[in-house]
Amino acid sequence: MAKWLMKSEPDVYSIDDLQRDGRDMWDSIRNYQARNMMRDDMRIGDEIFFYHSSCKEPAIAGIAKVASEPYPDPTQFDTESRYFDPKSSKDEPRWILVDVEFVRKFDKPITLAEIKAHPGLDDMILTRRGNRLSIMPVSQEHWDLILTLE
DNA sequence: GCCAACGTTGGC
DNA sequence: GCCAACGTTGGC
Repeated sequence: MAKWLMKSEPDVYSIDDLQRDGRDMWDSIRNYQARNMMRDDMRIGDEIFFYHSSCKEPAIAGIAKVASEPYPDPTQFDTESRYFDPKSSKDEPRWILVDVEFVRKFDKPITLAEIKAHPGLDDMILTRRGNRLSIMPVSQEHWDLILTLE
């Protein structure tokens, strides 16, 4: 089963929010690469590192899992939403998402600094210079290594 | 708040 | 199809 990493700004939606809600739509993704992964590559049950970005201490905060088949992101049709996309239609929706489900929160987040400091993890997409993908695959090797840092 | 890196848009 | 301009991401 594939492993993933998904970024979220904790001010907007944190691991605690996901724990409270149990599950949530991973909406508002407006990047084609990220969309393609949700649409084409994710399978129900795939595990996800829930990463907190754009905050004081960027870190992997816990684990979630893919909880639905891909389906159209409703925010693209909502004229009130800042994610409304006038070029999308219900017949040919442009933006696709999956639901994610809470699995667990780490007692201590695994920080970006720790990940960067680990020699076995310096080829992760996450630490690659200039990387801005909000959803990315994680190899099984990297997944296992990161869990040893917990 | 700064800025590097990258994606997207649109004129030509 | 090129490329400049612009917008966004996200660490610092």
